This record gives sequence, C-alpha cells and structure tokens, in this order.
Amino acid sequence: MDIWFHIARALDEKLRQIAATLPDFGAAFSPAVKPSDPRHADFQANGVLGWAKSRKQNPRALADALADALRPQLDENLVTLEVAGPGFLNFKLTPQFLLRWLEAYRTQADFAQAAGALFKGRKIVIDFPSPNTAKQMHVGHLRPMVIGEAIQRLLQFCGADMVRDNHIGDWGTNYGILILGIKRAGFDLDKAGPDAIEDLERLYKEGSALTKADPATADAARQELVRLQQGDAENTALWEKINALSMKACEEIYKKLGITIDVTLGESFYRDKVERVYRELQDVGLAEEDKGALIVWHDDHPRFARTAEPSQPFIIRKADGASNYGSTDLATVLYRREHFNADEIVYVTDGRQQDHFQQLFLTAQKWFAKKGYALPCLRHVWFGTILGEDGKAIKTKSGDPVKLKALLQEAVDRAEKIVAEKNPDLSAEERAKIAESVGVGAVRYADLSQNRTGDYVFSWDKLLAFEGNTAPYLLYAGARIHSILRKAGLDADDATCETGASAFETAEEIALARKLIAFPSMLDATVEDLRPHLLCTYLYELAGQFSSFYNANKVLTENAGERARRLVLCRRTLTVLEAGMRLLGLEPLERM
RNA sequence: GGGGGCGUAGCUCAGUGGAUAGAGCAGCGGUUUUCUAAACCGUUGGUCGCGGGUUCGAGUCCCGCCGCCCCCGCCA
Repeated sequence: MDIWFHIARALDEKLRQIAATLPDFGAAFSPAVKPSDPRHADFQANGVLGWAKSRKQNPRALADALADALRPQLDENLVTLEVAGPGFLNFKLTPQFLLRWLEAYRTQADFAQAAGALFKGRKIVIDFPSPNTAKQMHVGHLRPMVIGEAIQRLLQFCGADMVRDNHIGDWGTNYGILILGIKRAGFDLDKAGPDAIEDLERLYKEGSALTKADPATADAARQELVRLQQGDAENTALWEKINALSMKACEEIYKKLGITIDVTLGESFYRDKVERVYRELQDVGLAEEDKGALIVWHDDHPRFARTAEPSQPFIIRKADGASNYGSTDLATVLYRREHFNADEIVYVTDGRQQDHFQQLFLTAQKWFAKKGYALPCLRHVWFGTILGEDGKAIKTKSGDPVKLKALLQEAVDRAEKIVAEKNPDLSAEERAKIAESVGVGAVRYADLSQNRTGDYVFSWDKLLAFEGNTAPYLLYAGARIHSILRKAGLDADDATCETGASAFETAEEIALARKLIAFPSMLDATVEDLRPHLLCTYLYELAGQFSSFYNANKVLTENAGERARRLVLCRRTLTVLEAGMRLLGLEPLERM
C-alpha cells in the first residue's frame, strides 16, 4: 500500500473506484472524504448517507457493503476502516502509517513538490497591492499588501508561474486635485525635504475638502487632470516628481513587509492603450455614447441592464474625455493576456469594488468573445474594510488615520522591549532582528488570521497582540524546536537522527502527527477560495499541538527509539511550521 | 428600492450539511532544580439576531423579518 501525500484525495479516489463496481452504487457516487473530528477518526466519508436516502435504501447496509469491498485493499497495519453511526465510513491511520508518512515527506521541497501539481505551469498575474499613489500609506493599506503577498506565495507554492503586477493608481482624479493644490500653494517639489510626502498629503487633503465644498474647484481639478492626460508639459513634469516621491515612500513599506513585485504597470502605463479599448468596444457594439460618456450596458444582467432601476452602466470614458478605471482596467486585461499570456488574473482589492469587477469581467468576457481573444480566468479576491473608531472606513477625510510606518515602528519597539526582558543575553543585533520579525509579523498575522471578507475595527491592541493566536506564538514554537536541535548538537538539515524511530505511543505524539498529515487537505481548502486565515488556523493548531507535546514528552531521552521518533515529530513540525509561516510572509526565527 | 457583507461566550474571532458548537483575551485555580514559563494543564462562561422551511441530520442551505456597515453615472 502506498503512503499517499494527499490522504483524503487518495481515499476518495479508492472509494469511487470500488463504488463503480458495486451494484448498489455506481460511477456517480461521490464519497465526500474529509478530515474528521479526531475523536472519531482521521478521515471520514459521509457520501453514503445522501446516496442511500436518494435511493430509499438502508444507509448502514450500504456503508457496510462499501467498507467490506474496500477493506481487502487496505493494509490494516496502516489504515483501518469502520462503519459508525448512521453510515459514516471512518478511516483511522495507525501510528505506523503516521510515522511512515512523516518519513516519506521530510523537507520543504518534498511538500512543495507534492503541492506543486495543483497549478503546475499555470501563468497567473496577480494585481496587488495597487495603491493610489501620492498619499502616505495608513493602516487601510495593510490588507491588500499582506493578503496579496500571502496569496501570491500560496499560488506559487502550488506550482503557478506568477507575475506580480502592482497596478498603481497614478492617473486618476487624485492627481488633478493634487496638481491644482500644488499650483495654488506655489509648492516647489524640487525644494521639498525628506518629509515631502507629508506635504503632498496635506495639499491633497486640503484640495479634496475644497473640491467637495466648491463645484468650481472640483471642475478646476478635473481640468488639471484632463491637461495631464493630454500631455501638458507642466502637469507632466509635476506628475513625474509626485510619482518619484510617492514611489520612494511606498517602497520603504514594501521592503519592510517583504512585498514581492515584478512589474509596476500603473494606470498611466495604459494611457496610450485605452484608444484601442474605446474603438474595439464600439466596433463590436458593446459600448455606446450616453450624455457624453462612453458606457457599456449588460442587458442580460439584472442590475447592469439599461432598464434596471436605478441604472448602473459601466462607464469606460468620462464625458470630459478622460479615461477612468473602467478604461484602464479593460486595457490591462488585454495587455496581461497579450503580453504576459495570462491563464488567470487575480485581483486583490477592497470588497467595495465588487460591482466594478463584475462589470469589468462581464465586459471583458463579451469583448474577448467577439474578437476571438482567449479569455483568462478572472478572479476578484476581495477583503473587508479596516474601520475607524466610529465604525466607518478609515479615510483621510475622517481625521488622521494611523500611519502604517508608525504602526510598524510601534510594533517593533514593543517587541524589542519584550525581547530584552525575556532574553537579555542576546546581542543588540540579534535582538533587533527578532523584534523586527515579531513586531512586523504580529501586525501582519493579526490581519491575515481573520476571514478576509469581514470588516474589522482598527485597534492597537488587536494588531499588536503577542498572545494567543498570534505570530509570536508560531515563532516561539519554531524557536523551541531549534533550541532542542541545538541542545542535541544536531544539524537542522541532517536527518540521520531520525533513524531507528519507534512507533508513536503517547496521546501527544499521535495528536501532533495527525495534525501534520492534515497539511495537504488544509492547503486545498486554503487555495480553493484563497483564504489565508485557514492556513493561520492550521498553523496555530499545529503550534498548539506541538506545545502540548513538548510539555508532556521529553524529546532528548536515553531511549534511542523514543528519541528518534520524537525528533521526527520536531523536525517535521519545523518543516511545516516554517513553510507555512513563509507562505504568510512571516520570517521564522531560530531563537527569541 | 436593488446588490454585497456582518450578527456565534463579557470582549475579539474560528467553525467544509455530519456525531457532544470551539479558540484566544478577560476571570478563577494549578505547573518551572528537568529540551526557552512569549509556554503548558484545569475551570467558569452559549436562546449560534428573530421566525418559518428543506433535510436522516442546519451555526452552515432556502424564504421572511430585525440591527449595523458598504456599494449603486462620470473617484479608484
């Protein structure tokens, strides 16, 4: 019998094959194998119940028949099968199976190779973090960065060929407002100091307030944008300087958060590519002029049809002739298809843009179909909003949101204090490194560990928590394993210490081993809907199982077989824990 | 009005139609001459917003309400 990497999938496949040969089942039967509550089994198949019901047969009898047919193919020294309750098939893995699995899949490379079959060779362009430039990053910018980075790492781990494209907002209305503000204030960008980004932000904020209060100013700002988009020399020069300043500020944050970016092709990159969009969409009869704007209706859609009330057209060119994000996003889909040969495009943005992306995807779909272009799979991976104390989205207009730079610095400072207290013997250099990993990791993990579709209220305590389901808890478990290996004088890469392992015996050993073999099923679930918090939950539970094991079972004992098998558990926990943490963007530590 | 999200322990949140709904924090009580106590163990705490329905089985699916947040023509 093989030691399958993906146990649930293998059992599911076996049950399907057997069922196809049985008179009461057939090829249409779906076993529905999934990880089980460990109180009952390791994996369970529930498919028999629904199948029996729809055929008005006794589920228990059918389950027995299926189990009896499969059992001869299973080595009972490795996996046992029982029928329980109304007709659950319960698979229990023996301690021997657990050990053999952990011996078969040792290194991060083994795991990556096994997982890499999922998206083998698939070209995926991921659009993140894509901020609007010319503003300093605040806590509201945290989510697209940390969620996007985790997702791109997950997809790559699963074998995808990634292009990380930072689609910055460098061509929109915000530039009109900012350019107007700079001109009116007589602000000289060449003489700007190191905090120039703060000045720009102030000018933008003032300008933004003015445009809301005064229609004439709003119009003036739009005119500045039109002039920029038409290539006006003065505005272009200003635009370039603003960009340079804001890119510099962003890159500092990207570096701190370990954000991977391959190309930065912002909206401005598509300024000479939107004409083709206007032309082709009109040629194929998708776009039409309405009140001076160019718009697309989707009459086959209940909300985006021209007859819908209220109407919600997809605007791809504004009445003043300027492009908007409809135009640039369409041009971007085409470019990603033609230039990057994308099989799939993943957009990581705020959930408030769901309508926009639905309209974008519908439009691209019809446009590509009419022109005979191959349509990439388009996915919108959206996330909830970080809210201010007032329960409203954090925005510049609602006061001064906490700057991301300051938040991260505060996190690192707090972590450093704790490191100094817990481990005073460390060098200043190592203390700083640990504080960086713990502090930044805590902020990032606090965001990632929540279901991405929910909103949450910003709070220092939440983002700077160091206890419970947090990054430091995971980092600490890893550091302890390194500590054991150090104590035993073992090289982390040398597996010879695992030789001669005896079968797992204690409840803690078995619980930890079971958690480890659940990694592939967890990865499936995480990648299916791209929900990093499932990985967080898993790692937290894994670290918890390890901590219980560590406290109850001494690893470095005199009994050679016991010591070897516990080292297998330690080393495999380290492999999975560190691989998982890196997928989330956390930097594992050897001591803390 | 239409669409989306959220509502689970005092607080913050997990929960793939499956067996007795779980964590953390807070509270209470323990564990260290032994591989890092940033830890571990025990314990208190529940009308899963309300009402129907589907199902062998519903926190989970469907319908109707209630509450909060977000989006709905020239912002992105």
